[in-house]
Amino acid sequence: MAYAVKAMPRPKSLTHERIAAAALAVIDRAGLDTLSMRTVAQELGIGTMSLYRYVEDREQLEQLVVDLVLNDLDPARPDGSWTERVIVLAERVRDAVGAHPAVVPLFLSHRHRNRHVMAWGEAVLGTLTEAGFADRRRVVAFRTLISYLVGAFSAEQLGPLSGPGTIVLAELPPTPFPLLAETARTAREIPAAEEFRGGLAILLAGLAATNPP
Amino acid sequence: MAYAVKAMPRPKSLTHERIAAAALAVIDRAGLDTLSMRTVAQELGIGTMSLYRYVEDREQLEQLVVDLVLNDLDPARPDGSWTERVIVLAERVRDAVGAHPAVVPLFLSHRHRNRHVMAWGEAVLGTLTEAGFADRRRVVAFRTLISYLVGAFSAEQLGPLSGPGTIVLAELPPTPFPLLAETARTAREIPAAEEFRGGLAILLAGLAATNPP
DNA sequence: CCTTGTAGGCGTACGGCGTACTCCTACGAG
DNA sequence: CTCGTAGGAGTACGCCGTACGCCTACAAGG
Repeated sequence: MAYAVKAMPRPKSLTHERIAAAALAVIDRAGLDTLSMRTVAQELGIGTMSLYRYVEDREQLEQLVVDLVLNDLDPARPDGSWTERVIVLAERVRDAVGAHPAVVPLFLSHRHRNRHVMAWGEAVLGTLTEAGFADRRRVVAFRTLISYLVGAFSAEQLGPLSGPGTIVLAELPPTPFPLLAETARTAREIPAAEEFRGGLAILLAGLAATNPP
Repeated sequence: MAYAVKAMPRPKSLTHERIAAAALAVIDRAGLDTLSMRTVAQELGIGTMSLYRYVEDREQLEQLVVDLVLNDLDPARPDGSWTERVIVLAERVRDAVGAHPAVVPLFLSHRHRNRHVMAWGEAVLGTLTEAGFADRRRVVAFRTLISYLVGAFSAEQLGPLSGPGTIVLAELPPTPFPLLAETARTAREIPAAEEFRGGLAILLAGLAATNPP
């Protein structure tokens, strides 16, 4: 204890949280592709290599950003029917991630080994269990939900119907793909949140339909 | 015509297809993160900058790879009930992409403006239309399917239950997340193809349940 | 108060990347 | 045979992540 103090000639001047906040500031200001060890160090007013006193590598820096964003994930247990609870849980993730859209790619690759996400997953599995899902059927139900969420997030980020790709598809001529063209046009009128809820409703209807009594 | 020939002092020695094949060879041999203009040029036996005679930039090179992989997407119209047809169409994409798992990230970001994917989407939309889906409900149904597919592909690629992340999760202790631990263990026994079909079945059950008569 | 060991901070440098620019040259057309 | 064109290649620039080594501010022990 006294030894630990003795072995600290100069106290640390930065915390992981402060570093993550700086990285998030860079991302929110100039986009994910401007994130680099150099830009974050500059944001903190320190030399590039000084960052490595606090962070193993870029990988860990990204993890810190994801952790920070997911701090806003509401951990309270929702109530209502099991389907209502799954909906609430799903929308909480969407809300947390949606607050910083540019970090979606980081979220997708770093979401594992984040304790908030794990607690969230445990809550989802608990809800499914109470609904009567078990064993393989529960695994498939859970993983299907995750797949939908992951796909919905990346679609909102860089999908063909929202984001830069939308413009291309929404203006394509009726031939040779009339349904695709019409779909792209109609899709522009649907708010992302509504579409997300719609897909979730379909999925939950499917889960309910395949749920044994 | 004669002018076009006149204006070609040296004939092109490479085709887009040959370039894409070289890039795919690099990816399949050493992984996606070894793909670079330099490695592809080396694979072709030409100088790095010579590649730019055939390709606008790295972006287009990646597009060519995706195009090549998706050439194996079966274009035939499937038959059976509408749910059976959607299943066949979904598994065709999975088969085409699954033949080169390392290109999944490229597929996710370059799938738009690929004509095979567009034709595939038109076929899916046609099937949904015949099943009675129209307007906004058809858009949501379509997009939900896409989201599930995209999510399933990336999950299979770098998900927590398959790939390197699996090991971490599958060996986590029962506390404090017992359901998560059990799910990870069970998930390892389920073949990816079976899980994919299971999720698809859930989704289609949901679509059928929400489909108006 | 002064010495001393430790750890924070930083500058340099290396090997990678994508690609702009410029030069050389092989070749088909006349 | 000449000539214009376009293919091919080398060099170089500004990025990136990060290994390495130096300098120095500081808290503890005397």
